[in-house]
Amino acid sequence: MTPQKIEKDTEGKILEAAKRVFTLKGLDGARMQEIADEAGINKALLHYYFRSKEKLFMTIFRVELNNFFPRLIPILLSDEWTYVQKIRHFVDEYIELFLKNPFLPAFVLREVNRNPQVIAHFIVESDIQSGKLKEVMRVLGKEMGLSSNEVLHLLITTVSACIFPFAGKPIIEQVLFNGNSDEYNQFLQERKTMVADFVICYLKGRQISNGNE
Amino acid sequence: MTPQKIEKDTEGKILEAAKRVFTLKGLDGARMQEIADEAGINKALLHYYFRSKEKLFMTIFRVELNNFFPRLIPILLSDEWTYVQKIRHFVDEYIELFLKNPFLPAFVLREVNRNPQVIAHFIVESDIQSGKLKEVMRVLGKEMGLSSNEVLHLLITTVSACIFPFAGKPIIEQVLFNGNSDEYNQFLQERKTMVADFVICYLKGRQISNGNE
DNA sequence: AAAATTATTAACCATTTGGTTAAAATTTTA
DNA sequence: TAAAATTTTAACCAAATGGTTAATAATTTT
Repeated sequence: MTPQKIEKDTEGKILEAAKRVFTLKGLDGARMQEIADEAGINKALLHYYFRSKEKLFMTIFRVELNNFFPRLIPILLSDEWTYVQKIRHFVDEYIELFLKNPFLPAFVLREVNRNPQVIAHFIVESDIQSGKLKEVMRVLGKEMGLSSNEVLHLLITTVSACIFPFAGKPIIEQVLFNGNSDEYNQFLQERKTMVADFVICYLKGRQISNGNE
Repeated sequence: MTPQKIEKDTEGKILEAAKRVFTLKGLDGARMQEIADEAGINKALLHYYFRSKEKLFMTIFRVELNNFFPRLIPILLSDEWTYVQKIRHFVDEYIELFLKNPFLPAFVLREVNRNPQVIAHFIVESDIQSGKLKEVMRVLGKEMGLSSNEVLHLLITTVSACIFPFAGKPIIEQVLFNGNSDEYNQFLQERKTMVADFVICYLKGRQISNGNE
């Protein structure tokens, strides 16, 4: 019962509005007044709760950066799955994340390039440990019969193949699909299996033909 | 003889300075005063030559967007090369371009997402014809034994694998190499052969094992 | 219910910023 | 070389913007 409309508290409304505006327009493009309007409150409240634009932005950015690095490492380290299953799970989860947060890639790339220093700070405070990554390279390398360095490149290629279709949406939609957003979305849907297939077929191709072209 | 220092004309100095500032900071982050300082001229001259910030920006953006879509289609359509050679050439040229213009990917992605409408306009005025792209899919599909749709995904994956390491430099450098930029540059150098190998091995893997995992 | 604390607002402020103007310097033309 | 044109500059302007303040409203505490 009592299905009353739940009034979000002011801080929550601000965070929600700030996320929308910042992810869409970036720190430089966002206006405090716009965030206030979007939240339906007075502009002074933004400063009352978050002191400054910079501080409010950092609050949002910290959360979004953590979303951008989801818990994918456990998947790659699991000993319950074959590497083929790991790849499928990894790509599945990552693309699903971006389907739910389509602006996340462009936002993170924009802000990380605007202020490259900031990422070092967030990396150490977050649970993104590049220590575990070394372990991932080792384990996967063993399973796939690749060197650590080859796994590194393969990982970047896989991540690239997941992220770029979202970060480059306006280009892809316009250049490849003449602005037809249905076709673009269709393309994204296919992406999960396509990317996983790529990686898996690559590994199969390597096992058989070694180096000769 | 006469190795006198060539004084660029004002318009050239402005364009050069505007390119540096805009590509690094974006339209929203750039300041007209900073561009003037960078060019070593009075701010009013920017308006004398280019009317407004927006107009100056568009002049730069038009050029950079064309750089971003280099003449790669002829490579893919050539009938002088096998598809393996085409892939190597394509990846080589594209990564070489970004090694020479490291900020190009981040800049284009940032601005294209800030104002997605603008790309439609530039696409039609430029020589980026998505008509030729259909032809590319068909030709490559035939050569590689793939459907047009599979070629599309393969193309995006290849382009992604070339672009993302540059667009995501701060992330990759920090997360994967603990901020060591020498290691990051080393990684970029290896990238040309790695990406091409990836695509080529994928195709070999497909030819042999069809579907079964 | 009075006092104290917290939340919210309208009005205001200082600075930044894109853009203008009118005069001066330079170059071109006649 | 004088006039006409183009180029360059310093000073200025209006709007936008992040931020503050002081008063008011709402809530919590005593």
